[in-house]
Amino acid sequence: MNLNPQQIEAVHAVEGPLLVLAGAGSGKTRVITSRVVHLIEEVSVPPWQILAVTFTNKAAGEMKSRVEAAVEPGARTSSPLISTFHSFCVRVLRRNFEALNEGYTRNFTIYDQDDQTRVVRTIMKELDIDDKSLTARQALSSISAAKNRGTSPAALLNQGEYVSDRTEKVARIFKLFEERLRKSNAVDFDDLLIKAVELLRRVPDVREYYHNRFRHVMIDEFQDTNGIQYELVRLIAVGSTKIDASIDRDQLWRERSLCVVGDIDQSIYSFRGSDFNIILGFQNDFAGTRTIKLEQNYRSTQTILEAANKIIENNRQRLPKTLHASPELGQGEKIRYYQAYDAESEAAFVADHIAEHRRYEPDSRLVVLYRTNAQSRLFEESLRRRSIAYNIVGGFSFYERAEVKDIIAYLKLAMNPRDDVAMARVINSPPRGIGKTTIDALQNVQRERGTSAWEAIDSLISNHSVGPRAASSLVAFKRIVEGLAERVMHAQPLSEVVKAATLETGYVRALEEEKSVEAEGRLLNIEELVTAGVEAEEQGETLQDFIDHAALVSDTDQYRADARVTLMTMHSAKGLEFPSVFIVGMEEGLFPHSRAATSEEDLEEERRLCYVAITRAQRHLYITHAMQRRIFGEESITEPSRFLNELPLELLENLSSGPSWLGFAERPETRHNREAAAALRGEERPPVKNTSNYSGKTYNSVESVREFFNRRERSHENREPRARGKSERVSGKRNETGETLVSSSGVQFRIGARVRHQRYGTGVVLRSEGAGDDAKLTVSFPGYGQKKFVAKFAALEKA
DNA sequence: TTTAGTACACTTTTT
DNA sequence: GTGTACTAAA
Repeated sequence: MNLNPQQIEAVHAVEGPLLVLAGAGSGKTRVITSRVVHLIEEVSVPPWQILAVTFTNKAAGEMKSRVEAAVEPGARTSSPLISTFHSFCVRVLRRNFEALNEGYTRNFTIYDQDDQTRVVRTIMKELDIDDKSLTARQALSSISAAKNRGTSPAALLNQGEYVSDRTEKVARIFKLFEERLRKSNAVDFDDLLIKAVELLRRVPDVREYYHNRFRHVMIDEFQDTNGIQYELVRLIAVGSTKIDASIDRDQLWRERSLCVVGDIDQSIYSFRGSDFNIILGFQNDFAGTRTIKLEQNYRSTQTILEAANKIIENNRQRLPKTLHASPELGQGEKIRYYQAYDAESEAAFVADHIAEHRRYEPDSRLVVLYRTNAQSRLFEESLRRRSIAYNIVGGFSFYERAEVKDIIAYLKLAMNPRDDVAMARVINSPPRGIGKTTIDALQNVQRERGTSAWEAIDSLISNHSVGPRAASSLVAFKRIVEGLAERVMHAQPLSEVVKAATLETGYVRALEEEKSVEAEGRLLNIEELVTAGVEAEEQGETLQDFIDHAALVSDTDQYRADARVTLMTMHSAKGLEFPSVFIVGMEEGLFPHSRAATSEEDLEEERRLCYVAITRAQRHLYITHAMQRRIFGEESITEPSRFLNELPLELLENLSSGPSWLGFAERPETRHNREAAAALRGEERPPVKNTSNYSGKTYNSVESVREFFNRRERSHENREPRARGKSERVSGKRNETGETLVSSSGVQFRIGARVRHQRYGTGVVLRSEGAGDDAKLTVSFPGYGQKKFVAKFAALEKA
């Protein structure tokens, strides 16, 4: 492992606070792992004193295996704790939750977003708040934001003199939400952090234990921390939330370190409460911080880095930083740009080029990056059509499947019968004759007595408030759960309990009786869950570990490093690198996303996301967009993303087969070209159905794409000097290629020419009407759409 | 009580 | 285009 001087400095700084500003591809993970190894082998720090925190299980897993591979077996007396913030907090709470005296026990359940939404939905129904004005998800995100700010429901109503109707509703829901969770002995993702911090803050014994144990703390992706996480870090590293003069710094930092690593330009989770001001303030918070910048990039070609640097320069909120390329990687190829007619042909283009790459480099890894998960479908289809295997990250994961969640819910109930969400989930699945009437009755009792649903069952039966059939069903249900709980009590192996949850509940039997294809699939998933249980048992996990794992796995954990072709969102791609990257859907409204384009801050976050996406690429980068795509099943015309305007033209190679935002590609007329050009001019589009690109040898079958390439290569060579000379001596109405020429303020433009406007930036001339003084120009500007100008008066310049 | 069919609302990104 | 929520019928 060869490290550069800055990296070595970061590895060797083993006392005191250390801030590493690590640009994309600067060997950040290598520095952290080397640091851990260095601490253990050179400084003789016992591994158990080391804590490394990441944001994703994926990153934690990667770091674990790298450290394991690097540490000499002799030095491995114990293991460093390498964990995500969330699983670290679960660990803390499972040990000490009772010490907080809030009525929670260490058998608490973790509610994922789906569970939380269910709770909020039932609350809203009870409060008679309709979900038109305020959806459950919206309410939930407001609640989450309030929680992370440390705002209570009451405080929410006391902010200033004016409280909006919406806030008032949220506060009411929030209050009940907290009560419900506590009653259910359940915490959500936010609570995991909040409760852990409270525990450390309020219980000195617990705080001291962690402070004394972890003498060397490292935090990865520090730009993504939120206030609560930062507080947790300080409680562990400093043993206090306040860092003031009363602390003897020399004493504190003796044989102790806190190393945070991050990159403001890669902060893409502020929507979730992360705040890059924390990393900006770190040096102030910790006097004597040593700061190291890693700006040497080892990943990408010059071209790719230039593009990334140019994009991110448009952000105001950042620390100036420029990534330097490694000379040995060279200038590299240009970024390939393609404007597709519609989303289907975009997907076809991507799949064709993936096939092309694989022909020459069968083992090379490729990735398709999109802004929203909904975009994945078309790429899946186009790849499947070409029999190209792919791995998809995101969408619903294994643990989100209904049948898997059902079985887990039984297990959760066995551990924590107060878990109302789990109860509601499985009380009648498989169907056992407990219907709406019974459940309503149950909820009434619950509300009257303020108990959990589990306790309400007993009173319901003794009250004879339900019919005999329902009563016996309820008793049977209770037996099942108690049976599972007993197995846990008698320390039966984890795999046995999981098996019992699939069989004794009647779940498997019900599916088998169904005899449908769908049920078959579900049975397979359940089988897989049982297998997962057996594997977990072999790893020495407890049932609780197994359930926690199911709650804390994320979509990104589906990423398989050995997959040749991967589809995922740009967010999931953070921290990864690929020889070839396709960034797709570069359209206004999609990327930047319409819901993120409201404020300058949001827009800058989108730009950082763009930066993250570009910097994933090692050698080949493709950027595509479509002129029209279906949104909500509705066909709509799109505009090129404003980010395209921020890419230097000389870094791009245009592969588009018609007039594009980049200008005309020199290509013989084809049906597809004509249609594309017509669509771009705003003429009535041809019936979309008939543009089927998939049958026979059409323009985008693999063969003709290669043909297309060959032709392009040839025409490319002798084009550029001629084209330049041509536009210089524009005079007639038409030039040789048949493009119309129009003039504006004495300057002349051809259709497809790039022009600059003071207000709208760079755009492309789409069409012209009239002649002489009355001539009008229509220009498409990324980010603003089509604008019409009277040519004579328009302040347009050649771009 | 269950199920099948239809209307509908919905899409950012995630631990 | 897709998954979910509500209504009507068995």
